[in-house]
Amino acid sequence: MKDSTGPRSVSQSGLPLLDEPRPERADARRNRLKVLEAAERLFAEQGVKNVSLDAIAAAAGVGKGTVFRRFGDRAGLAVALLDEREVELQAKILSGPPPLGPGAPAVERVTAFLDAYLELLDRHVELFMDSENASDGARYRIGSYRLWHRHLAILVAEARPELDADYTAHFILAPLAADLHDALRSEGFDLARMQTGLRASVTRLLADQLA
Amino acid sequence: MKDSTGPRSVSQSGLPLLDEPRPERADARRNRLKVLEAAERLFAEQGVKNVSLDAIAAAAGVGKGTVFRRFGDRAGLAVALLDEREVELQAKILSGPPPLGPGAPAVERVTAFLDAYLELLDRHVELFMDSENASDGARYRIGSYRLWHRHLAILVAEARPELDADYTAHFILAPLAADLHDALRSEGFDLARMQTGLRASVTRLLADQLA
DNA sequence: TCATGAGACGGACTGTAGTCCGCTATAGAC
DNA sequence: GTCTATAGCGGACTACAGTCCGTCTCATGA
Repeated sequence: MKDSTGPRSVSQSGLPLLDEPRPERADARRNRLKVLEAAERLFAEQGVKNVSLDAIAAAAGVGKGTVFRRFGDRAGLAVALLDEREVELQAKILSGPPPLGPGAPAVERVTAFLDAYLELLDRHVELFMDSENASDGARYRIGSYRLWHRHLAILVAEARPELDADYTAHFILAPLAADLHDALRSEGFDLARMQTGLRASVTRLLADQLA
Repeated sequence: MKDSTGPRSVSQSGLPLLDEPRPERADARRNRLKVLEAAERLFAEQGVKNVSLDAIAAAAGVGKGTVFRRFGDRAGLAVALLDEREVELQAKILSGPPPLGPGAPAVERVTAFLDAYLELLDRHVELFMDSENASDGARYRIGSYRLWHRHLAILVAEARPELDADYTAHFILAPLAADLHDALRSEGFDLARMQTGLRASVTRLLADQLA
């Protein structure tokens, strides 16, 4: 496991917040890594929703309070575990090759993002569910959501300036909710069908030409 | 309060399931109404999320077990309280005047539904959040969600047969998640802006002519 | 090396959702 | 009216998330 999540943890955006007031203390770092490792292991062994934070604390050999101070709540821990993968996608968007990265037409960048995100989501649904559902509205407060939102809002404004870009970005993110993905899977939808359906809808929404 | 939710409760669709095996027992009915009344009162007085089921059971003068057997879980209780209002909307859709009811072009029926739903949602966000968030995927299992989905799927198939109607109906319902509505409100969006934004997007998605 | 205080530690504690099961009330048969 | 099978009742119980605060550790500077 990479040591991705910095001190005081909240840098979920992958953008390093400069001037962190104080470097992370050695014991804090040690414990953070122990917890992350224990969580990853237990989640893999028993399934995310079957593992309590008590169990993780015990397996990590730290107190419960430590887990909570570090990660805030269940969602925070899930976010920390997802961080590494999300940061990768964020990097590709910000400076990777088109169509995900800059250079391609807006509509193509949007659909490339949606494809990639759905794939990520599909691989880690359980973790995403934890990260989005823990407390009310958790999903929309997470740093990465804000980042995806900003990215989409810019592209929407470019492709269809007559739309309310800010709202429309939320609109496009809505079908990426982990809950929905999970429900659709258990209704028999597979990843490819969701990708196709989403691409078709969003293309109609943003493209110049109608199908 | 109307005595809307029948015995064994699960008829959230408003469509009376015929041949209920046995009529509701008198004590059961008495308690069901007591719980519903207590819940409505406490929710109004203290806000939905500040009221525990313990408190409701106590206020209703019944045991906790009674509340749970009747309603299953927190979501079930919320659904029961919403049922009455949702049934109204369902009736208007099934047999009311156009554009909500039959007779109007598909696209207009869809946007009329979205407008009406958003208004309902806006009036009862807290209750909707409870009903959608309690257990994983609760939202998608509720009878009314299935009804809205079926309704939209039919209209989508009519307006844009080349789309995957089943998926697209889920896509259109996604931005109606109570969580999102709440998050947008606390970000400063008002109901009108959401209605306008949603109408614009869905119209583009389904209409023949581009804007 | 040691003193010191900021900050981390950990586990007991609280509050809530949801389960379980021995007991009770009810409805229907006679 | 009485009997009885059945559905419903209720509260003690479990498990988990999240809080609190007295104690201990580390980093720093003298």
